Amino acid sequence: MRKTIEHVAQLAEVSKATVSRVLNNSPKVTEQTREKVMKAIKESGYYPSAMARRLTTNKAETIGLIIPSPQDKTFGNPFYTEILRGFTHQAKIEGYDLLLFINEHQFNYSQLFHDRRVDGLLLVGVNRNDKGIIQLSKNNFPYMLTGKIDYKEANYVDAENRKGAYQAVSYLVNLGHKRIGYLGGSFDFVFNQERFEGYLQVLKEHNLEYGKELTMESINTEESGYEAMRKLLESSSIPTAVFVANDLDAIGSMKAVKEKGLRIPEDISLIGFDDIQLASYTEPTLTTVRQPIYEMGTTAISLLVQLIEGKKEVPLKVELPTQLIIRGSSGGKI
Amino acid sequence: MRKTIEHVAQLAEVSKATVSRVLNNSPKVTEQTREKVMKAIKESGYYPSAMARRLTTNKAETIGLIIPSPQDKTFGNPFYTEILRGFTHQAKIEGYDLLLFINEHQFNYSQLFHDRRVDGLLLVGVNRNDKGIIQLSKNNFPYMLTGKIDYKEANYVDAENRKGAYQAVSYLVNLGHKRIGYLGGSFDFVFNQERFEGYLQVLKEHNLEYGKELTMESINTEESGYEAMRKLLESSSIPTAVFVANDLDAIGSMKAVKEKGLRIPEDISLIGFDDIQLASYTEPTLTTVRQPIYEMGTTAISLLVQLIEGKKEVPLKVELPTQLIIRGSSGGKI
DNA sequence: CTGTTAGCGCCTTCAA
DNA sequence: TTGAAGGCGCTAACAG
Repeated sequence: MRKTIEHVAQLAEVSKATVSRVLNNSPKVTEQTREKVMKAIKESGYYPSAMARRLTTNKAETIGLIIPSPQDKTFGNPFYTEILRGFTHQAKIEGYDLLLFINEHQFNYSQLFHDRRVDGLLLVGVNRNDKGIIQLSKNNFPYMLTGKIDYKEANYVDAENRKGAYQAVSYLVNLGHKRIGYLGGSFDFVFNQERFEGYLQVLKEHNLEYGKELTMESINTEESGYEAMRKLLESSSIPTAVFVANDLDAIGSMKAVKEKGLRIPEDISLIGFDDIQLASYTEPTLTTVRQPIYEMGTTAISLLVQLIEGKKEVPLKVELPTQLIIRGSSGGKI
Repeated sequence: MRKTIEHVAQLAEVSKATVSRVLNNSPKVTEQTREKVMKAIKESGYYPSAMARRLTTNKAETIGLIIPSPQDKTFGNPFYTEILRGFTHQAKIEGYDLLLFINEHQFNYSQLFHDRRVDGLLLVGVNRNDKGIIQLSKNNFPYMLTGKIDYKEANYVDAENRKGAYQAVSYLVNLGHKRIGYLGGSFDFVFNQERFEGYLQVLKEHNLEYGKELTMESINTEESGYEAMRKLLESSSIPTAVFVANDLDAIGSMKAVKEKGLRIPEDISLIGFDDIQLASYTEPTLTTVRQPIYEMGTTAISLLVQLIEGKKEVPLKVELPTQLIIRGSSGGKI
């Protein structure tokens, strides 16, 4: 038979209420009785039942994690594994479980709240025009996105994408580059658009050339980065530097550049975005804009918990600073 | 205020017990009262409280999913995203939630059972000499592994790795190949060893040469496959076919072969293992041994649930058949 | 076939 | 500071 709070109470010769107080670190317990109870807990091998606690407190102590269907390549991306580490780490600290859901087609987020299985939702890789989020907001369900979407009232944690891109491209300009290309992901995600806008802003401020010939789309995989860069290099006058808006594409790009017989950074400078682990191991190492991915994960959880516990008000929008990491793939234009 | 079963009972003019019976599809309810109750449920917008149900039935309706720390590259592997799809799909069908845990260093699996947060554990990518599993078995906690380990009493779902490798290499032999190389992952995982053994068995049965010069280790990434194949091709007499024990390494290998100026399959035949999506998109397409990854996922959940509900006895060992998928990377030795 | 009753194990007033 | 009692929302006997 399973031990209950009753057994501990008897063993310690106190009431159930007192045991409960000890369990929940209530201040109004004598140090003496606390020790007595703790001893009884140890001896009996008692663990409080999560379900009973959850029923009485009307809290699920649980966050639903919604990830995009892995059919999209997205989930294999190092970004997701890293932010996941942040999620699990912080969730444990905050005392919340993480429930895993795959965001299949036509998935109705709200239903998860109805039977109180989750206190809040953490949504990863949501499409920018997802309508489900609006319902969450309207119903006042606590939720948090990792990444901005079009809906203005949405809660999210993101990186300062525009600023990061601006900084990276400014750095290239300061190195003397005049013809700077852009290679990045689909505008289906806001962060891609913002990075592009940051890039564009620098070029405009410096009256540098921009346009279709300098721009190429890819999908955040080494393969696609390779292909996109190949196309970019077919141009009659190729750029002397390219800002690649994510590291996987950048790493794929490197291969294409080398294959073409061009040197990095002597002939072409390359800057990525993300600072995934791999970026330190390429040849040459990749200059990139670091997003604090792990911190975005912990921050998202921590803010969501505050939302759940009523300590913050919606809308909750947070952008974490990026940092330019200068490595070997970028250099001056002679 | 939140609706309870009481409200529905009053609305439908029946007792709580009857509502409960309808909710749980009990056969002993008149079709008439069932409809009456269903109507009341609809009207009231009632959803039963998961926590209350779980407390009464003493079931968490929850499976703990333990994944290796993503610091290992493993989690970025398509294998994991695919098996995850199987997990979530089947868990939903069986009515279980999936709780996500990262297998950090020194993680004590058993503790998750103590407070009854999970009914069982699903462990992915467990090291072959993990001692924690023995504790689970000894304590009679329901659990399931994806992949065999050294502990003989362990429950697991795996693919027929040895047989799959045997079949692949036999096929190469039948094509006329006499010098067949092996490239694969660390024996830290049993499946790698089994695949190697399947390979070796064929060579021995046909009195073909084998040994260090024909064997190379890698770590299941394109990068490492590329590097490993480069080394293999430095040999004075290179193989005419190589069995690469996983697709990512195989795809990396292809690049190395092409770079060396050799043709696939004219100069070297290549066979992979896994049949990840990418295998259909390489140039040439990759002949490979398909593991039923998705089915391994659904099977693991379904067996675990049967273990939880006492419908199966331990030890529970299941190996799912593989299938040789012949594509463009393999051909006859002239 | 339906209703009544008694918990599941915990937390939380309210008294003492 | 501690204890007694009630209730969270549901299911599971047991009657009827």
